[in-house]
Amino acid sequence: MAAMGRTAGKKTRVQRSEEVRDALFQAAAEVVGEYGYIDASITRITQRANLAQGTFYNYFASRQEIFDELLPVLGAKMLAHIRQQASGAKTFLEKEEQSFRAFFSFLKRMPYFLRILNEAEIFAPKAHRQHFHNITGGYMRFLRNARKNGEIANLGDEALEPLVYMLIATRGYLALRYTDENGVVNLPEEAVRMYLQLLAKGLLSREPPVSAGSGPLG
Amino acid sequence: MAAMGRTAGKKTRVQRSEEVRDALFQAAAEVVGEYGYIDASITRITQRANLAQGTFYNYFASRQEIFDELLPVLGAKMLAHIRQQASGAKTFLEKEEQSFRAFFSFLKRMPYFLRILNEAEIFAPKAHRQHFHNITGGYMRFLRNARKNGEIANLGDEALEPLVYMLIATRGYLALRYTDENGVVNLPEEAVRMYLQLLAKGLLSREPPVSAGSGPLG
DNA sequence: CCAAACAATGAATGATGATTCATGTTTCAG
DNA sequence: CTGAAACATGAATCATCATTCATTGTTTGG
Repeated sequence: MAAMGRTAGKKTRVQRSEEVRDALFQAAAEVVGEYGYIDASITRITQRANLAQGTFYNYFASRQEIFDELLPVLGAKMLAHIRQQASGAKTFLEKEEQSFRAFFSFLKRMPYFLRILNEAEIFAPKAHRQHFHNITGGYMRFLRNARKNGEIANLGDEALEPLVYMLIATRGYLALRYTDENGVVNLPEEAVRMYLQLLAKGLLSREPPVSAGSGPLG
Repeated sequence: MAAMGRTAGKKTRVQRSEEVRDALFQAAAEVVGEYGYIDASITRITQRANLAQGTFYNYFASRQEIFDELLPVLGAKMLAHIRQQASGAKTFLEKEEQSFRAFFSFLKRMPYFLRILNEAEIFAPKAHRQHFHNITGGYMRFLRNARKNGEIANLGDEALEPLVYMLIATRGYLALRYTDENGVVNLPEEAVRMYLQLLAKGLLSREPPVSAGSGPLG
């Protein structure tokens, strides 16, 4: 093992630092997902990360600080996942369906996300507002686009906004209702159909579409 | 003021007891509505009720106990209000609209209810599950009835369930979004219209209705 | 190889707030 | 009227963590 400096087995200090920080972040996400923010104590988080209590404060100024970081980081992953999954769809309804399904497939991957998201409204309100703003913004663009293309009824923005709220509320709530005690989502196909039917009959215009744009949240 | 025994000015012990208990309950509701369960300390609650800390424990075994009582009691009031308001409606859509509006008019009366309801999912989960069960149960009956009368599309129960979740989610979420920082709801008429349009186009059948039943939650 | 600099550790600190309790007061049955 | 039971009170207790800190170990640039 000749002169390896720092290229091989050993890790540089900053690499290790990043790893430790990530470990703390991941541990926090899991612990919050399992026990909720209230019972996500520093003790639990550091134990799960195999670190001492004090180490936490080498990476985060306070417990609240890591709480505030959870949703932004994981929310961005969620958006990326949804965009990716829905990228192939052409029509409004296809995009909507694929985004809808992607939300639930994301929850399968990250079972702890739903609780983090829901409780953030109370325990990380600023982060929650920001996340919500991102989501609704993307959705509004998507709907305006579909409207422009004549794919959906020609509603004013004042009507689009509550609609967006309804659709987002629906996702979150269905996820909650169809998640079992172990945190596993299992959305029945009937629920997807019902959702799409409501949209199709309630929103779709009969005019021929003009062109395709991006998906919701896209 | 001759021989009044206990009929006039003075109050009997049990009367006083009830009053004190009610004062604590009311104070707790207000404090939770204003500050949330987390910051609803015994100190705050008893101060608002003009009582000493210790008095609290003459009426409730623990802080959690009063938390667990909040939603059942207020939830029952909400249901009563909604039923009362929607009692005059005849058709499915009328009932739905009046119940929908009644939910929001209830929030105007009891601004603290929304926060109690929402946070209960975290801080009084059992009570929240029970409340939710009441609500969905009533709603399901309402929809089955409308289906039986041919007022809405002939959907199976497996489709009705997610639909109920969607409608309930919608109410809660819209309330949240259209409540200002002072806790005052202000639902734009556009939102009501959008909600009803989605139902009307998405659900209503074109068959003639057969007869009328009870409203949602009724 | 060496001395800063940096990081890990877990015991000690400190604040908070629910709950208990000893004491004084009020009610009421007999 | 009277003593026991019920109630009110708020100071004291107690448990629970987040956060700090003194110590020890590790990395790094020279």
